[in-house]
Amino acid sequence: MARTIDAGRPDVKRQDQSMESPIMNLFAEIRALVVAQLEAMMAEGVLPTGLELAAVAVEPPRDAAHGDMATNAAMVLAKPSGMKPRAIADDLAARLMADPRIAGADVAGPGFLNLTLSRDLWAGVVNAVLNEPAFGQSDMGAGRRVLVEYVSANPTGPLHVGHTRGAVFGDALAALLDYAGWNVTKEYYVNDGGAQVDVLARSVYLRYLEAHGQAVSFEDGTYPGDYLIEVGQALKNKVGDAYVGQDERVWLDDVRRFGIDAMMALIRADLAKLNVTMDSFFSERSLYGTGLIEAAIADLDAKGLIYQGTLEPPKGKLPEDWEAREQTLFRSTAHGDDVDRPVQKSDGAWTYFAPDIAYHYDKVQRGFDELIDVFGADHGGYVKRMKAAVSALSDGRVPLDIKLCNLVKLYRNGEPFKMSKRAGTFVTLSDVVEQVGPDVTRFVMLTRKNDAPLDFDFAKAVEQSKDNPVFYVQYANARVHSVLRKAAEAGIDITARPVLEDEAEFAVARKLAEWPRLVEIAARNHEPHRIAFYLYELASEFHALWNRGNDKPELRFLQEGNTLASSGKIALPRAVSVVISAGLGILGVTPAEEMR
RNA sequence: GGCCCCGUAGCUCAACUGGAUAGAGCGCCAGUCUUCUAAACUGGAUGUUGCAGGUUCAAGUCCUGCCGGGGUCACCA
Repeated sequence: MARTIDAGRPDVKRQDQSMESPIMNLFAEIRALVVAQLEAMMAEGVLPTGLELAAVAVEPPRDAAHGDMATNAAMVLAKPSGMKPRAIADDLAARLMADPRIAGADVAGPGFLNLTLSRDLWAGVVNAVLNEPAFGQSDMGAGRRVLVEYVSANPTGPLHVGHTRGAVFGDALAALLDYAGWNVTKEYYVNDGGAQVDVLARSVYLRYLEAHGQAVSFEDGTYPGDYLIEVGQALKNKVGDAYVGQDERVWLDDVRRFGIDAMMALIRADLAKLNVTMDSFFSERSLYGTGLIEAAIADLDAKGLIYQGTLEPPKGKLPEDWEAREQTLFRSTAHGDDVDRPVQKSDGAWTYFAPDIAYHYDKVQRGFDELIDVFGADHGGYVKRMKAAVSALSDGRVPLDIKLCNLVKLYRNGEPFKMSKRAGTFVTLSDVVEQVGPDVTRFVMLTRKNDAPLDFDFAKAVEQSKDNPVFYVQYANARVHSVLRKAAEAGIDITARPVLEDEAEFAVARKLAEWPRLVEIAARNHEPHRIAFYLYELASEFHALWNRGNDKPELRFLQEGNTLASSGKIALPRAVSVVISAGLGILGVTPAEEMR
């Protein structure tokens, strides 16, 4: 995947601004300064040599009154150095003060070192946002190859709301990792090999008979959904009456293929509505008869992890029809699972777990450095066994992170949204996207942590007020563009170096400076929701600044009759727009330039 | 019964590989529009972070045990 995040960055020439290098990640740079000073202290014998500095952090303080940044250096080094935190902090503070970027360094609390930065730096941050296309991006991923598998819904019908959350989450996570320097592949695993696609085939066959005028009923768990009517009709158009009255053995393979193709076309169309794109689709069926499952199991066998055995009955309530069976088992307990898992049934057929192992074996074989699976929360029980499988197959080299997306509860004006499963009708991805649009759907789905349940209210999602985070963020961006349009009319140079004076302006600039750091935190934790929360906070700072123009006209971005002052003021809102656009780009949301 | 997730203000939720006095929004009260869009902003009250221990200089965060909610649990995928 290419770096397709369009930050909406205006095409401007690089400002000629002395020899200073652009401020790409202020927190990383100040941390580097702190570390350098600590190393100097070690070299001079003030601190013992060989101290581990990994735990030294430079963070935004919880309370802005504490300064611009805080470091825990003195506290984490106190014990290993055998020194008092304040002694370290005092010495470190004096050294940091020698750097022109540091305007203040105060020891506080148990040994925190609060740093106040030179005011000039903030304009440099704004400048970097505007002129450095890579601002916010990170090389944290170092080009490592990561496979993000998501959606992976059974090809038996349209995607529903639950899938929608997984689709949005996976897509945003993939974009986030891409932005943070990983080499990302997005993949959909097509479960076209199990019994449920046979059920699909029989359901399609019923609709086919129906298209031939026969009365049919959907029993034995066949799918009654309307979406198969046209598939049955299409099958009729293709094969005429060739399968009418024929035994299943005659038509099953062909109808199954036909049904799966139709369902995957449906699913791809659903994903397209959400602007979700996959790099590849991996067929479960392609694992059968090709030796891939056998190869994966053989790999485990070679590691002594496959054996014939009988599982204990589950603890607690004993299923009534439980009976001991000897099966082929994977010794997943050797890699952290609670019990060993069957890979072959007693009749020798593969269990569903075997192709899953083979699929992940294939992922490892393809050379990915990291794997991420996005599942629904109802798959929580498979986490340990899949991790065990990947650990075994890769000899612990390839980490697998499994992100579980919790339920989506639908509401309309606070009232739960009923759906009837019995009638085969359920709220689909299409239903949601057609009502609120892809941008709103995506943003709302990302305003919760993946493992927390999500309430989705159709009415609130499209409400145009500050109560709606989607709108709130979009509106901030629209306000900036309103200013830019007016600036263009007034012939104002919008490429001048930023001039910051007011506290509210510095507050916005500080928030902008956090962006690269936030990207890394979100990427490291595989938590794209952090982007959404950050954008809300940035928009909030921006709206606050905007409204300060009410009380203090000199803070308005456009200064009546003073194009020079306007030029200096306008850089900050432009930078806000750049970061909002970049952030929304990661979430897959189009930044609106005006609200209607 | 086993395993996994969750439990934070009246409500919905944040909280950075463990950091300072746990933060937002909603709701409630009081203010701000001859304006670059008031679709916004400003100020005010709210906590035994489910309970009890433990580790640590420092715990909402890590460990143990309980309580409550959800998910899941032997040839189904």
